Amino acid sequence: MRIGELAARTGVGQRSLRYYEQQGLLVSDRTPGGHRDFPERAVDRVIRIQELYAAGLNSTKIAQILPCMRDEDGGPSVRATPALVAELAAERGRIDRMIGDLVRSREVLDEVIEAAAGRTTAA
Amino acid sequence: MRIGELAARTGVGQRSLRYYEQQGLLVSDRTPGGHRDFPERAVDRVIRIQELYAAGLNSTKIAQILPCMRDEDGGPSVRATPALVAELAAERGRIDRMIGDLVRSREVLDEVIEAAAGRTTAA
DNA sequence: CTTGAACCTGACACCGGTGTCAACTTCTAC
DNA sequence: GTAGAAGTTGACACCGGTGTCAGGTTCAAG
Repeated sequence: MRIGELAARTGVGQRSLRYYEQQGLLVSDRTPGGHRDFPERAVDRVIRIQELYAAGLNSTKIAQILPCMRDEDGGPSVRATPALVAELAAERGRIDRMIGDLVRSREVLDEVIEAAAGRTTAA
Repeated sequence: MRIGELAARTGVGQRSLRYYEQQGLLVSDRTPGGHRDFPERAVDRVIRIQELYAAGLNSTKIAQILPCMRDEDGGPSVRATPALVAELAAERGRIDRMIGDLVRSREVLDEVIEAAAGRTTAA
């Protein structure tokens, strides 16, 4: 599919998609004229990329991880090296801590919302 | 306490603490000579600020929220306006989605780690 | 006093994903 | 073949919290 469709279907800007490709996160064929032609599976992949970005990983690390994931095809095409595994374990810890932060922050918000709720109308 | 101590006790850089103050997130007395003198409770407050930052809120929103929280003193000093509550509810939704992303990303990492674990040593 | 540590303000830069403008090319459908 | 939509590359800028350097002042201890 063309970049416009991919952008529409994933909700990600074309600029970002080109950037992903440039970073090696995404691969595309090209038409004779040079237009990108993405495979169907790119849709899922873009969503994964976004999730990993949201989890605070940078494009370098994502590029290392992606080939080690099992595609919808089957098993992973590349095996993670021990060094990479160590880094991923560290990332995992970071993600855990981040989830903790988020949960606490959500509680804070709830508290503020709740405190306002009971009294906004009343005196 | 002085900024150096606050930095040491919270693990946050002095630069950031000054920035927080500048953004109205933190208040300090000043010595006759102009040095900052933070109250004891600043420690907890800085930690809260960091959590909210980690949750993706910017300093403007944090500045709005902080006075609506109950301090360790007692009740909140300011009540959230309905408009602010609406914004906070939106933030809350964003946080929920982010937690979802994080959990999925963590699963991805686990999957990669696991896939590598069983075979790193073996053929 | 004097001296060294600690603090002050201000400024510059970074990161890194994303928006956007520009100038040009390709595709599609008539 | 031709017009208009859609795509291409390249460059510039932003955000916003944080690191850091510079030049000067204050604090605390001797």
